[in-house]
Formats: sequence, C-alpha cells, structure tokens
Amino acid sequence: MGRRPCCEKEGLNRGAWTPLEDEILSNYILAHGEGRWRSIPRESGLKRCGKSCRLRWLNYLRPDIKRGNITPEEEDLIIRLHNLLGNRWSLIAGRLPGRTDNEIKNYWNTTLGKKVKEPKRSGKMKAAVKATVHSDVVIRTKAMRCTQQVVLVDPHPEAACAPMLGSGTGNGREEGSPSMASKGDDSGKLGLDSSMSELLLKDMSDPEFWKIYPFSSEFNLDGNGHGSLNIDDLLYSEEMMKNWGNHQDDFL
DNA sequence: AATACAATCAACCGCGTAAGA
DNA sequence: GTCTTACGCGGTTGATTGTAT
Repeated sequence: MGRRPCCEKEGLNRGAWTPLEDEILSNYILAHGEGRWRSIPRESGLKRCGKSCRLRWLNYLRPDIKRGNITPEEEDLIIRLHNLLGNRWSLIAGRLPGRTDNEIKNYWNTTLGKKVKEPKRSGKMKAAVKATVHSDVVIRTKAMRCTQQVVLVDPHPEAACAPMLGSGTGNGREEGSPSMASKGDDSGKLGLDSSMSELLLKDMSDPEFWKIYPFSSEFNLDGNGHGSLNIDDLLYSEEMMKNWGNHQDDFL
C-alpha cells in the first residue's frame, strides 16, 4: 500500500514539453490565472499531470522569468543567502527576481557548490549555541507555507531592504515566500514567521552577531550571548526589528 | 570522426503541510 | 478531531549538449 500517485500515469505525456503544449498551457493560465493545477489538464486538454503543468509554468513559461546567465552580483547574493538559509531554494529564489528555485538549485549543484565550501563552525562556537539557546524551536529542513503566526512590522523607510526583505520588484513569488508573507493591504509591511528562528540560531553562533545586536541587557545575557532566552522573544524583539534593517548586510 | 566523460538543466518523485470536507 | 485532497518544496534522475581524448 504505497502512496497514491498524484495523478493517473496512463495516457499522460512525459518528458520534454513540446511548443504546442507550452502554448496551450500559457494560453490557459493567461486566460484563467494560476492555481487549481489539478484541473488544468482536464480543462485545457493537456495530457500532463497538474504537477507537471505547475512546474513547467513556474520554471519556464512565466512571463517574468529572467533568461540568461547568472550575473556575478546574483552569484554573490546566492552564496550569501545560501550561507544564511541553506538549501531553501524557493526562499533564495524569492530574493532573486526572475530566477526560479530550480534554476538556482541547479546552478548551486553544478557550479557554486564546487566553488563554495560550507564554512565549518568551531566546536567552541557550536557549544556556545548549545549553551545559549533554550527553546522549543524545531529545526526544519523544508520551508513551510506560512498562513498563520505571522507578525507584520513596518520596514525602516531609510533602510535599503532589498534583497533580503523584498525589493518590491514585482516578482510574483515574493508574496508567496514562506518567511516574508505580505497580506491584504499591508503591502508596505513585512511579515516574519517563525522559520526565521532557525536562521537566527545559525547567526547566533557568530560572535559578531552579539556585537550588532546588543540584547545582553534586555535578555539577561552576557556579552557573548551566554545565558538563557526564549528565541521567539529575541526574534520578535524591538531590538531585532530596529537593528535588522540597518545591519542585514552584515549577515548576507 | 568516433567515443568517452563531464556538465547542464528540465522534469520527475515523494514528502510535509494547509485547507476543506 | 480525523481524513482527504491539493499544493509547494527539496532531492534526484535522465536526456541533452559540450569537451577532451
């Protein structure tokens, strides 16, 4: 009794998409909009599973897809975001307008992964993190959709919020980004969800973090962040919100 | 020119999660 | 509260293209 397949395989086309299939899918989505992927094959007449349609649209057919080589600036950003976020390609892609998670993942696996070696944490640093943080945060390996537990904060108008906080480039994926959700009329605001906690955990292992974010007095910590705190208190603290815009570059 | 190997990238797969019944 | 369905994600595969021998 294995997992039920996402769709019936019989009679469906597989492999590379033909120009005709691309045209049918594009026309359908332009007419009816994205979403309801499962019903697209049935209603458009495509012999593809909905999942395949979604992937084709997101990775290839979307009008805002940026073609061409990754620029050095983009490469640098990918490296820094990967350092901060790990293999969360959709989050990284959300900061690179016109680039897809699949493209970035491929680029990393084929090019950057060889160039960049994961910086090793010293045992001392790991121990510091262990001794410092006492929380119920569960480290996830996958990004989550975020529809609840969202905190909206006003961005600092003077801070250059791009790319980490969204540059407002019109990239459709930004508003679906799990960690930076915007809702309704709050277009000028930013959402932070609890997935930021794990990023924070990583950053907290860096002594520089504690120089930039002087939480020591607020949370009863010593200068190296030693003590006991609830990570959510830290994540959503005024100090974090205040400093984030001003110092984000230090962590990218 | 032919073959082998490497690199690239589109597509597939299975899992975790949210939403609705 | 439980079950089902659909979506979105990261990991992996395999076809294609490029390069070396």
